[in-house]
Amino acid sequence: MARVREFDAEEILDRCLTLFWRKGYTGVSVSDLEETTGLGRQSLYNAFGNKEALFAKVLERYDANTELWLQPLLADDAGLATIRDYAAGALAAQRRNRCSGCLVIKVLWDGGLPDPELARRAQASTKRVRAALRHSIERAVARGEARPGDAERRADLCFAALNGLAALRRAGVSESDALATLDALLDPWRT
Amino acid sequence: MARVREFDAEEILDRCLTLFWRKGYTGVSVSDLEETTGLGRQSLYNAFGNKEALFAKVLERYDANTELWLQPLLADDAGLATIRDYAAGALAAQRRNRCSGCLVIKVLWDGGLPDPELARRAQASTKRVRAALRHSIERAVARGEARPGDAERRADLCFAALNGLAALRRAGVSESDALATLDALLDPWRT
DNA sequence: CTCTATCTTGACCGATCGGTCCACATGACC
DNA sequence: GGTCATGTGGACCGATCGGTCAAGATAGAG
Repeated sequence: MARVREFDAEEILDRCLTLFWRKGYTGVSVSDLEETTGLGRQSLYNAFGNKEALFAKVLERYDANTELWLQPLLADDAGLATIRDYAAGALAAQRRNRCSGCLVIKVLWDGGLPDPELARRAQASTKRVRAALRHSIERAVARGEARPGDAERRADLCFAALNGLAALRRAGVSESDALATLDALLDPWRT
Repeated sequence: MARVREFDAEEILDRCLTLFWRKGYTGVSVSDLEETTGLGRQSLYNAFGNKEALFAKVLERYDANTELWLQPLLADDAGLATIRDYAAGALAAQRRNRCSGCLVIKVLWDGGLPDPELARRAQASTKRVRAALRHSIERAVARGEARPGDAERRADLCFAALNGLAALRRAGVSESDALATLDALLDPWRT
């Protein structure tokens, strides 16, 4: 019936994702979003509602991406090496996007989320990561790659360390040193 | 010569410290500072200069506090238990102040610091913590409490895990579970 | 006491925030 | 080709940002 939209919503969301990842929810202004997307303000509001709704879409997309990254950890042949690969991939992606740490943890930390439902979804997202780490550890133990031990505690420790690697990076530690630091966690578990 | 100041600068800085710790540098407005200190705007500007200079003073104070917290880690009888106590104290302080994680890491993550010199000082602050952790680990090894191993890597891993504990807390994990997670790191090092 | 340097209060500044309104461009449908 | 719902661009909104200015209040020096 009417004029057709001139941009690809998926690509726009990707650009916004990178920006939110880098600067957090409150750290990104609508003007910033206009600039990185090349869209006018009204186009953004027509397509996504408002800043909060746009961020909700972005969070959905981030979750979907995470789900993909998590796949190897959920496979039957997952193990400690899979966890290391996951960490290496995450560090590399953060370098590429010039951001550090997990978007979800960052917005949880900032606490600037307007909708408590978004915060709830963010918490659920971290639970999935921890569960995937746990699965990999359990598989490693079952296969005899790792010593027996409390898999849930180890998974949470992995999660903490992974997020801490981002803190190390911000503190000035190189990417390869950060990865070696994670090895210091995983190696003692090996049989 | 003239009218005397009606407030205690140290106490004001403490209040500001708590607020910045909870919400970060950019997350705190000058109006927020007026509210929590009970001071007028001009009084704040007379006493501290501007928001950035005030934050620099706050950061100094935070560093001094950290130095105190670090003392046990730098003692000769320091060891893995000292690290655990340090973590327990940090988690408790964060609960008391209703904030999570390290102020320095948070402002480094936000990246909103106007002065690069402040960012440099923040990085230096993290280095002191990592050095103190390293000293405790080295003492633990020397005393035979812990197995030999690369102390610097272990210290950085400790640092990462400690910061990760804050991420766990935000993800909904209880304080005691977070502490138990740290035990999962330290226990395997014990002889 | 007066003088005067400082503290305090509240109004005010331009810039930016997220969000809205409106005029105009566009293109699928009849 | 005319119609009209939708997309686009730019001006504009009140609120808030960090910061400043100009008075009034206050107390030590003389």
